[in-house]
Amino acid sequence: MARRNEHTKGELKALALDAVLVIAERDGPQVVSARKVAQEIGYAPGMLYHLFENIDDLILQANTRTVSALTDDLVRATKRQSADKAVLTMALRYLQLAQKNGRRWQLLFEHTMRNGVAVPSWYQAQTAKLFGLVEQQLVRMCPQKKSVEIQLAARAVWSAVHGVCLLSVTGKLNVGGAVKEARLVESLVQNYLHGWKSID
Amino acid sequence: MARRNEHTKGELKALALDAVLVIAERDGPQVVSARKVAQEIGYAPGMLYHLFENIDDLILQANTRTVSALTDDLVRATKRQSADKAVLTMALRYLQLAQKNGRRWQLLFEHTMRNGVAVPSWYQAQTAKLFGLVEQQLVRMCPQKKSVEIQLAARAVWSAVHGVCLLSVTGKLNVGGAVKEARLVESLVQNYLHGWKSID
DNA sequence: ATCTCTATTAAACACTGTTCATCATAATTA
DNA sequence: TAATTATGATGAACAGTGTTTAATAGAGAT
Repeated sequence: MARRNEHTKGELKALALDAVLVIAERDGPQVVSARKVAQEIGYAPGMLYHLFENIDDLILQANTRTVSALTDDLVRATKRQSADKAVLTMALRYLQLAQKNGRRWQLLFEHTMRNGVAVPSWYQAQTAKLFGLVEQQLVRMCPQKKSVEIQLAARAVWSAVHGVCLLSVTGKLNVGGAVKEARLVESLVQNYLHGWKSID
Repeated sequence: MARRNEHTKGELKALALDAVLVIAERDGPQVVSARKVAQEIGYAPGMLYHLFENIDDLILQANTRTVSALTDDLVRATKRQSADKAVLTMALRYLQLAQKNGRRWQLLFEHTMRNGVAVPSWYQAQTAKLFGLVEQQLVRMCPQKKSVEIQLAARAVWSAVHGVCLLSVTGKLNVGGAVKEARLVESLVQNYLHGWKSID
């Protein structure tokens, strides 16, 4: 069989990306493989390599959807909030989403480049957008601060929140019993911002 | 060939763990595999399964060495330092080590359980030690704070630092150009602690 | 010298990611 | 309508993974 022409290249790509997320959520992130994705959409594995560079490219593009959905959600959720409140809302919502549909985020957090290749720049740009959202709020919060300080603080606070989310999703944080992750994030954001604002 | 009896079980385990770290540093973390490790120490792959449960167990035990070395280093480096200084020193040193011999830490940061199994408790205990070190300093810093608050703050600050180290080692932080990771960690620790101390 | 026991192996199984010659069939041309 | 071209899709193959297990080489005991 060949030359079915049932779908355009774009449709096929969308189908494959859907399949990645479906498999990750249904069977776990470890189950995602070229053969499994191909099977899920009713094609041969080789076909995927006409659409994607390799399996990393495929998974990275699927993860972009997850991050993109997050970005949209954060923008929506922080409309008409004060800057302080907005940063905390974003952080908590990041954690909440990560914990809610955990497997989809496991795919994001636990994925590593198969051949040690560097993460492509278009993917980094996506996460840069997240930093950007935080920067926006920090500018509103402290308009007098220099741009470089805003950038630094945004990266600091978001890396920190990311650290908590990551350890939470990968189950490496349950070491002392009754410490809720949400309280960690709250403490982190509030105390950091409190300190940051009072300096300089 | 069989029954060489050149090494005891303990010696063999040590050899294998050494080999994991050597391969990770020499050829990159992705190259670490059962066959490669076996070849490195001159044995058949199957032999490893008499010493370790599976490849995750092997790598986890190797990573324990890395973490253990870190713990010792942090204890040594913070002798006779004030509490404030000690926390910052630990954080910066964590980052420094992670960046210095990056591949060894890549093995730590980028490893994920092959079958989605939970991280074993003896491994979590190791990272709990790190939290413990921070807790010690926080107690010295604010003896009046409740134990649960100390625990929470220690987890928060260490998760945050971990987040920066992770994003740095995996190359996901170079999004805005001239922001040095060390300054991120500094800002994070100092501002968080400043805020934390001033509250309650 | 024989026997026992076991540390070690080689081979096999079921998976990966990836490439590529081949072919069926849609689209184009005659 | 018939022949031709172009290409979407395949299936088989290659090299690698983790893991299991029956077979065995050889050290130590008899």
